[in-house]
Amino acid sequence: MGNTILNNPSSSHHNINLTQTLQNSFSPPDAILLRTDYPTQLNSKPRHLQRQEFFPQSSSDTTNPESLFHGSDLTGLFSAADLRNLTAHNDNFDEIKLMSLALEEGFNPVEVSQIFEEPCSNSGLSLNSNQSTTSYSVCCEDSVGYSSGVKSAPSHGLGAVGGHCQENIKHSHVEYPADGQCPTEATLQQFLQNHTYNQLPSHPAYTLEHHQQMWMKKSNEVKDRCHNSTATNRSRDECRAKALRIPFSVDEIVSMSVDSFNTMLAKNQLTETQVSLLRDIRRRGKNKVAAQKCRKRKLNAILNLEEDVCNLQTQKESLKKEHSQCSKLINQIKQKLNSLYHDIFSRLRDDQGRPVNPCQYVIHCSSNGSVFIIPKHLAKPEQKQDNRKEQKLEIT
DNA sequence: ATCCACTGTCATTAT
DNA sequence: GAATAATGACAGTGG
Repeated sequence: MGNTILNNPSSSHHNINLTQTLQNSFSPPDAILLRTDYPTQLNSKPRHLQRQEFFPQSSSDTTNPESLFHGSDLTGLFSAADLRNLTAHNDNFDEIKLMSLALEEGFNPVEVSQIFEEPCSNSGLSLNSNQSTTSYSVCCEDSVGYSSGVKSAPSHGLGAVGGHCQENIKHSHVEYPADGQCPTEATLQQFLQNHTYNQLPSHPAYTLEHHQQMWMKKSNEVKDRCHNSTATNRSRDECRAKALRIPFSVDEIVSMSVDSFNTMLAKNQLTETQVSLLRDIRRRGKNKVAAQKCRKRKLNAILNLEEDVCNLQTQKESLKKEHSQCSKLINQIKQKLNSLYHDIFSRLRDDQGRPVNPCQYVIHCSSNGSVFIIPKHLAKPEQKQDNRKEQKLEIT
């Protein structure tokens, strides 16, 4: 890799003061991004990630490159050659420290770090507090890093999801966070892989402040993209999986059977962090599907109920119509009966041949089919006794 | 600027 | 009692 400053004595820039060079090329936001962990929740709910500041407070730490990256196992990011080169130039770390101190005067690290404490920085790891010894260089989901004592990435296929680090080695110039790439990863890779610090804009107007502004602008853009919950939730988990070099796609993680999943966990010698992330991804994926099913069911239930309401309303209208028709029919029958009644009484005559008064008599139909004309005052008690079997015909 | 539908996520409950 | 599914509630997003 092109450690042009440290390794290439033939470089025309090898005499450039490292501090100055880095000051020009490696902006404070870049530096602060090397913090090893950030809150992971989208909604900024408290998580159990331990924070670690990148820049050690103790000056003694600065002489030790490993302690410089205290808490972060960056071996997954550094090539062996990088590490050798870095450790071979311990002296330069003093300069780096001085640089960092100098840079801290020019900007507000807290302000910059807050960018990554916002949802974009959500790594999606829901870690238990007892995992607090694990530190992460997971920044804005996509940046990489290994935890506690992981000196090398698992060799058995890990990196199937990630594996883009090597590609970025090709970058030989300072880049701001690019599309689809979270800023921390980009800047970390700049720091780790791009050592052409001297190839910076030499334009006088290119100041550190300008660099910072550009970076902030870009990082905010990336943050916005990362923040898009609906469009990028899937890719968010993919980013996380990438970051931890999990060799399975999100779809695979979610869709595989319980047995397959457990077998996969057992066989792949995954770190606690990876297992945790895998379980989280699977849980989220399953729950997402469950939520979709649930909503579909609820929607169907609502539609069915609406259909029921519609059907019942139709049935009600039908019954009302039927009731109306029956009422009309009853009225017609009553009218017919009434006219029949009057007709009968108009034809009836008593013993003296006089017409029978319908107000004093009623037509009584007994259960055996006999029809009598009886006085009203006699008919009523009898009818009360036997009103089920016999019908009284009375003029209304 | 506001509303609303949609979606993912978490916490809780049900199975 | 653990594992999983179902569901309510919430927040973010886009139309």
